[in-house]
Amino acid sequence: MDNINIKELARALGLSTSTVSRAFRDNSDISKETKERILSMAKQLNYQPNHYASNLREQRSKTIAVIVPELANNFFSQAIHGIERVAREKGYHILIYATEDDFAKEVSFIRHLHNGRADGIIMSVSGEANDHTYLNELAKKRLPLVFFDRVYEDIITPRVITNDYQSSFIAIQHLIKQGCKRIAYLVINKNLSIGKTRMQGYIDALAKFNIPFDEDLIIDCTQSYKKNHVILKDMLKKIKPDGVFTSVERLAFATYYACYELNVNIPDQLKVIGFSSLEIAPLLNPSLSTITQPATKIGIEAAELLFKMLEDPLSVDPHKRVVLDSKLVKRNSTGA
Amino acid sequence: MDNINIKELARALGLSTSTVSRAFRDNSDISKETKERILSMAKQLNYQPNHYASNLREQRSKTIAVIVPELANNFFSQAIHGIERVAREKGYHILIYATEDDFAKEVSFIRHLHNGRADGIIMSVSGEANDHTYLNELAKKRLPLVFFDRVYEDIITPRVITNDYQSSFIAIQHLIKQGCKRIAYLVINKNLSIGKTRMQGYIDALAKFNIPFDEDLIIDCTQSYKKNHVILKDMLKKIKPDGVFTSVERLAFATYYACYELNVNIPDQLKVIGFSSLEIAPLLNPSLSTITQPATKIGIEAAELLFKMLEDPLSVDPHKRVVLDSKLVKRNSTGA
DNA sequence: TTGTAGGCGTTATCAA
DNA sequence: TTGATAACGCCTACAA
Repeated sequence: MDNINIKELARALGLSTSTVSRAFRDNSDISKETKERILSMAKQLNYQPNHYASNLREQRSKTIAVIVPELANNFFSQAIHGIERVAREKGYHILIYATEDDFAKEVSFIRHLHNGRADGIIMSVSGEANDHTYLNELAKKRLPLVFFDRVYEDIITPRVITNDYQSSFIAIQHLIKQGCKRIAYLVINKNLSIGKTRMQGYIDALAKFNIPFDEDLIIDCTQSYKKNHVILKDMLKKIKPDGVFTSVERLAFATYYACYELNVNIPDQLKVIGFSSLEIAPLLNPSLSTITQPATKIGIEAAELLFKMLEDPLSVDPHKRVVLDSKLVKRNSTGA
Repeated sequence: MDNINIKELARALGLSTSTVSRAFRDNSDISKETKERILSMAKQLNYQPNHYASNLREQRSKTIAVIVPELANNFFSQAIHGIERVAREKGYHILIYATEDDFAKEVSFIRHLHNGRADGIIMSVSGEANDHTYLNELAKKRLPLVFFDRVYEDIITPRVITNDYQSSFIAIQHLIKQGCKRIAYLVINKNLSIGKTRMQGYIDALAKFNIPFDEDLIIDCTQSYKKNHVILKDMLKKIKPDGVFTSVERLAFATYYACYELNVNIPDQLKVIGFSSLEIAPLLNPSLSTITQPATKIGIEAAELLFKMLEDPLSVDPHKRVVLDSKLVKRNSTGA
């Protein structure tokens, strides 16, 4: 009764293992009668085909790996949710890996995946300022890879991103129209492509309104909550911006905390807007103006792209870029 | 160069597959010299042992499955984060399944896992009002199971929970001390054990202060955001409570939205407190008083319990209950 | 210390 | 339509 396998099932029915195996595959020839007999007995004994044996035999795992920088982040948990939905529909399972923004972990995860553990990978990257050639080995193993949101520009593989440049441009334009003249740009790592793209929108929007670009207003933050808190309080006191544009959600929260502590009024003294997928942005004090990315949609699109590659690798151009639109939502933090 | 296996690696080195295999296992006898030669060649050829072949041979997957009701929820993403950390340390991978509070999906996931796909399961359940005997089959397959947070009382298996009764009691006591006399209890499904336990704390706290229990103040909400919005607005208008205690995070948000719409001032006209793992509760308008569960810690404890069972099934009493303390954090929504 | 051989559970090929 | 058999890649007795 313990671990029933195809052999025992066959014996219980007085059939061979190959016949039993056929009952679970649609294409093979088998009489309806025996098939039903097998399936009913399988149900009765609660037989489940061993996944690892099938995988070994069929050389695929019906599993996709999802690698993200962090899990406790609305954007990524929503994206994973989207991926999970598509995967389940296709009968695939998903493995989750969180790099905690550690490039070494990313490399280690990817290396692990070379062993046939997953049939494909969906990843939002962590280590922009490094050598990414280790990813090229994946192609050799025919392990399809799809990037989403945070990508490596020097690796050619399909990707799902949002219109970061335009979104930033529009956000900054909004701040300027609300009267801001000294807008700080808060970024975790300004060398990351996603940070750069978003910064370019910032720069160009300033230019459009003839506001000079000031290097001091680019604030490079860290992974550490505590350090950021110091950096931001320092910024508020010394740089005295009248607007803040944050490239990631948690920097907006950090700005709020700093303002609370220094009694800086949002939006009167400082207007704040940021990229964020937070569903309760309207409940913040003040409600937070956001550039909202369609996180779940991004996950769904990335998964669908990956499945297309799995079905036919040639059907997807490696240069494929799916660009989804983010949405500017004006709320009280920008005095709207 | 494509998919290198142990055989090719052996040939490249002029060795047998068994010798090569030994190089990757610590215990076996092998000369240091050959071992190093093998490992360096393995690195050079980027050899990774095929996971499925090993699993098939060793009859275990070095993978644990995590089943949760939802992913887009701070509590669960933090818990998963904790599980992931422990699993990675142990060299395990984690498979994620989201039931979306659908009992049928839960059953289907569990059934899938009978096939050796995972060595153990960590689950927060979705289908209280159903037959749970399907879970008993897991024991037969020697698939250890650990519950966390949302559990089935009728299934005997180790669990990690929080002191829900006390937390509710203290929360209600806090509301009463802040002057509340008509406290509504918002619950998703009052028949769920977790809802019941939390409600008992509510009832007993009322009793302690000689406040009569009023059935009308128990508000049974739904999974649907829209329906809840209607229910809550209705409640505010008709039942007119002066305090609200929510058993899950999102009902607190829903209460805020309803109050905003009806211009009910929190905390002057209505005090609100709820179970929530939201890290930015201080940033809400008004800042939200919470009963904060140690989500990450819960995940870590659950994972450690599971690994103990994997190492020695007899070392863990099936009746084991790890009870962690939640923390009452008083903020402005209760006028503190 | 190293090699040989058999089997983990499944599926595909071939023969009956 | 069904059965025997080999193979997927790895690990481990056992033999050398």
